[in-house]
Amino acid sequence: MSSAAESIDHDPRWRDSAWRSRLRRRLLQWFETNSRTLPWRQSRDPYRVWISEIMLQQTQVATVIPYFERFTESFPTVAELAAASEQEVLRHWEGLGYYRRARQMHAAAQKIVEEHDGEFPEQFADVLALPGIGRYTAGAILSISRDHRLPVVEANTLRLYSRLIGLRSPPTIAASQRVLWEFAESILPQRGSGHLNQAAMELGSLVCTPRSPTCDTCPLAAGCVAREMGLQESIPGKVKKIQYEDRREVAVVVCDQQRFLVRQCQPGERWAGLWDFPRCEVAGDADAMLVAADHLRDAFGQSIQPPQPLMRIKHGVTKYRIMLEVLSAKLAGEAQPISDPGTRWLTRTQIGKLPLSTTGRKIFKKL
DNA sequence: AAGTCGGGGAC
DNA sequence: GTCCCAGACTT
Repeated sequence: MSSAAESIDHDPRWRDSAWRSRLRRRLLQWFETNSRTLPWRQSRDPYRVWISEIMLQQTQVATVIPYFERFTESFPTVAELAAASEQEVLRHWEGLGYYRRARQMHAAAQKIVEEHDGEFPEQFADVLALPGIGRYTAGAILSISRDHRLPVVEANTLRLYSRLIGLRSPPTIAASQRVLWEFAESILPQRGSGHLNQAAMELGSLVCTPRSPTCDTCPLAAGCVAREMGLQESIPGKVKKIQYEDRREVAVVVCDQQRFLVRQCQPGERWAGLWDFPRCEVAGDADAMLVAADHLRDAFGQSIQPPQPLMRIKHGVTKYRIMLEVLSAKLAGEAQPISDPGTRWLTRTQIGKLPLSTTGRKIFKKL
């Protein structure tokens, strides 16, 4: 078809419809006996499929399961999600990461109530127009819940399909993407696309794994180009290695009587919408205690007594490897009025109910 | 096309 | 330790 597709380094045998029919039949047959029982497969309610797809973005199945159960229990319908507060939604998302997903899903629920009468939209363009939903997620939701004939390319199918067609070009470049989406669409049946999409993802997840794929047990091994060429370990090409950056931060638990100073992370900041203890970066080998005291005076106008070490937490946020020094300190004198919006003096009970960053929650548990 | 956004599972 | 995960969105 397109000359761009021709210039990409892959085997064109998949353009033969008999080849694709064979693949389809073997894949579906394998799925019959190998599909996992997952909570979001209990029903085809588009709302529940939607929640599962958002939670599963860049997040493993085992991690999502308990979150999905709690979330759907608390917010059984679009209307109930839309009516909830963002804080309530974030509280259910706490620990899952990529919190923008939760904020956007909440906003999308309100949009569905306003513009679609509370019914999850049926048109691809309308679904794609919801915040937090891109081409993959829109295709997944509509194919699974409404049996629309829409392809999906995500981590599992990208790997599976790249190997099947022997795609040696980097999968990230535009021409590779075009071939992958075209292939994904070409193997869909007239009916049951959602089933086939899930089967492909399941095979990619359980058999066609990133390292040491178990080709011996793969129903598609016979027609797999990568397998034929012995390239199953090197296709798809490696993603660019992340350059981690070491970083020191300090957090302070400031106590005044029975209350603690906490702050809601603002839009544009890391963990926007979540609450955390006052925290800042510690440059170079500076003294964390001095940095902490300065930060509290400059940012919040509070004077503290000499801080004591409480705990150390090592954690990562995207490219940063953070060594967090957690200190505790009593207030020196009276609590001062706080100009910084989003910062409050709250009791232990009040803090416990807030959506906290994961490190914030770990600190809270030590109080 | 590259950077940002989290946290944990698996090896 | 490293790699990876049912991506979307911004720059």
